[in-house]
Amino acid sequence: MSAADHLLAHQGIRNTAGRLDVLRIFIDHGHALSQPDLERHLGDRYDRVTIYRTLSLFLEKGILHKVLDDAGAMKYALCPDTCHAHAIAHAHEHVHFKCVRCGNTTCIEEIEVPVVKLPSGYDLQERNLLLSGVCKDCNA
Amino acid sequence: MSAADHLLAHQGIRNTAGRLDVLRIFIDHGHALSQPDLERHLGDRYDRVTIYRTLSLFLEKGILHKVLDDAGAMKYALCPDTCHAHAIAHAHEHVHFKCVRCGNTTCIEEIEVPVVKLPSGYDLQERNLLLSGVCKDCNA
DNA sequence: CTGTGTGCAAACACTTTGCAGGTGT
DNA sequence: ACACCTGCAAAGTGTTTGCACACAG
Repeated sequence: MSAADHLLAHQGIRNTAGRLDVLRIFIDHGHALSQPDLERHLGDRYDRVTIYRTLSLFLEKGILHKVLDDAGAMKYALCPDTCHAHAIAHAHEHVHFKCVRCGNTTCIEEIEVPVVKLPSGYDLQERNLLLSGVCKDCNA
Repeated sequence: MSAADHLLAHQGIRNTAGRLDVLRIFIDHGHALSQPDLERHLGDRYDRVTIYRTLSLFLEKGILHKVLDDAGAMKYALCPDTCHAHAIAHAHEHVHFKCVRCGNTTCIEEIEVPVVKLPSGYDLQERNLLLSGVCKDCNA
């Protein structure tokens, strides 16, 4: 039983070919992907709608989290292991880096979102830091 | 000559009714707006496309900056005065706060985006901090 | 007058919903 | 067997492009 199968079983999610394929693509790629990205990788093996539904399910189950992007489509990324423990807030403490050259957005696990102090009256729930520039790979 | 007229003239932008109206809406509202938001405020006085083109122009001229949002449409907000000086990088050092109750996103000028240190190999260009929770107005 | 803005029509891209039939457990 | 997943069709929403006419400077 692969890591992907196990992850699904562990969340009480039915094991189907499409879900495994989507999950594997996220595992193989280290960066955030949109539904159109997945469709490109999967060819026409699955319907567009199925991929959307799979993404929603994974989001709900805490397997993926939303990644902000300044261009068109919503992106998603795998939650690192450290996230699974606190599934409710897990999406929110990542630092993301968007490369202006290759366009990929990756989670930077080496650094944490700095603590900020809001003016009084605000009630803080999530923090999301998006950095951009040129990534390690494109600089090499 | 109003503040809005002046702002346009100062950027060498032709003064048209549509541009003034869009600019005034941004001035009146203190929060980020999407094209559909503007269309709602303007009724059908202007074509959808004109609004899009106006937004692009203002973005290019440094009058507006993009605001990330985790739901569908791209939002834009006025750059505060402190931005105009360094037009190239101006979009990037804002802290934004999205209220989960009213849905509005505002620039928080009281605090700055914390300095972060990236792992080596990365070249940092922009920093974008998006906070969410309940805003001052909704807490009142 | 001339370069630029605007409206209209159309296309494109992303996402959601409803329903009938197929599949995992 | 039953609940749930999938594909298909269609529609909804956000955004872009091309072209002809109108307007600001």
